[in-house]
Amino acid sequence: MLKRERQAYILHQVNLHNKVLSSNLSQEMNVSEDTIRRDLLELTGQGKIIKVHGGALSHSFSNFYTPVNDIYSYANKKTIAEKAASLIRSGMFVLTSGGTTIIELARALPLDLKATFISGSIPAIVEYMNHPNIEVIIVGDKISKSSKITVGGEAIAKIKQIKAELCFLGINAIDVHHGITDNDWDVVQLKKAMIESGQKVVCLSISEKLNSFQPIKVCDVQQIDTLITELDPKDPLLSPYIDAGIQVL
Amino acid sequence: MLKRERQAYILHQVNLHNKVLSSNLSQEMNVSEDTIRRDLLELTGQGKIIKVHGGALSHSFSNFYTPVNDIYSYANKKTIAEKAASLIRSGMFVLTSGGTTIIELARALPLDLKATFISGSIPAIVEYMNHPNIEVIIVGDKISKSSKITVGGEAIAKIKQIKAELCFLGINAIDVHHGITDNDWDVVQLKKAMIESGQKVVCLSISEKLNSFQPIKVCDVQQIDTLITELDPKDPLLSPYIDAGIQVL
DNA sequence: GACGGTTCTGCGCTTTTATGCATGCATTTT
DNA sequence: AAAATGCATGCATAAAAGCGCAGAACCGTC
Repeated sequence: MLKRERQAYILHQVNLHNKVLSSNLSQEMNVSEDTIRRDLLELTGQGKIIKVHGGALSHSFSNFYTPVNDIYSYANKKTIAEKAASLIRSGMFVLTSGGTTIIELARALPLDLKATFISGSIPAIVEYMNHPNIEVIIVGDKISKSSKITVGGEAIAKIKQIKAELCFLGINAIDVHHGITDNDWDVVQLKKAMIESGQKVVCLSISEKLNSFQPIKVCDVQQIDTLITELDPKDPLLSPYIDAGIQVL
Repeated sequence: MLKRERQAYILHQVNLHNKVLSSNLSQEMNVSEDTIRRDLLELTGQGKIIKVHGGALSHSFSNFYTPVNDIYSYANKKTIAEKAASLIRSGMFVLTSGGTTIIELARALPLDLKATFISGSIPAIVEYMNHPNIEVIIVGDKISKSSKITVGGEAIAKIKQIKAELCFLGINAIDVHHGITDNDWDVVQLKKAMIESGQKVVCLSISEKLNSFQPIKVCDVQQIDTLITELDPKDPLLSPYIDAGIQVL
């Protein structure tokens, strides 16, 4: 049995039953538990499953269980959110992706800001709803539980109909050579559509995601207009991006 | 049973019943009470529950700030939710409206239920998302902040494309003569569409809303199939509805 | 086909984790 | 005062994870 074959089978089982046991899989496929563990590790690295002691769980299952809020990166995201919020002018149409940074942005919006926000991210929508002056439009379709965002053809088609003035993208990995990359195929499709629909594309990323990459490509760095991190724009880490023609805040 | 799995189950139980007993859980899952106590300790550390002598409580319940002003009607909604949940079979497509009763329904769904839920209600969607086996489809459009539900032509058009097996409607007022009535124009339009799209229409209502009416009409009582209240179906308050040909649970 | 390099897999080892049990303590009930 | 209940602690054990390594399989090149 080939490695890919095995991993596909594991993924199938996880999605079907929401949980798998290493011991079980090892027996079924007649390989050592070590191999299974390595497979699970790889799949976890790709964000497809959640590995736990003794096996793995589907993403949706362990969703019950929100990861501990990392105070350190929280403060950074707050900084990013404030920089991003300053770009929004009254009356604008703003398209936003999902991700925790975007949620922080939603919380950082000034109370008197009147604008229209379009998104498929449920947590972001919940935040926008709590804002007194913001109009909220949600993009409908099936919801991906792992990313808590609407994905699929309907959602993409809907986004393509829009021409927003600003598009905020929370990103998972960025690198001057590889561009923006991610690990969820559906989410990548959505982000691609969003980039097309935004007159100005702004990427939000904490600095630890700089110069890293993931399996699936979203776009080249040339396609983004602005990059916001928690760092000072003069930070040497950011100079390659400035050289690539990106405005850095 | 994996540790995470157990903890997910505990969380679900806590959210459902607002309290759990260690002894109880230990029996249900066939592990020692020690293990349960350690689980509760961990979950408390994550702020998911509140551990007390002998078990744990849901965070929301013991939270003074959330107005549990009427525990009475809360318990009633719970009863309704459980009756409603029993109607759902595996594999069904279920369309639901908004409203607090519907949210209770979402929380009362058995963990092993596999079904597809379609809704425009953000709070309901958030609940569905936390369920491991449910597929969630959100109807997109502009969000009405007062009702936290998507309203507008897009949403209505989308719902009309669907033919769901079950349609659950949280209602504001019902009366044998006036039918179902409501007070929000947009929401009424949506509910009308939902009734059209449901093969079987089930109304959820606490008894105090029986025999009352509001300015805008949704539909006649003839258009609904089932009415669920917290009362016993034999209650005299319900007999007019039974006489009108409605199944009462 | 022979070859060096890479990837994949299984084995033996140690370390970590998860669980249950025994003990002692504090609080409540009888 | 005695009994019962729940909790914290330490300890024992089994299962799982991590690590390094060696053989096997695979790959492109010559």
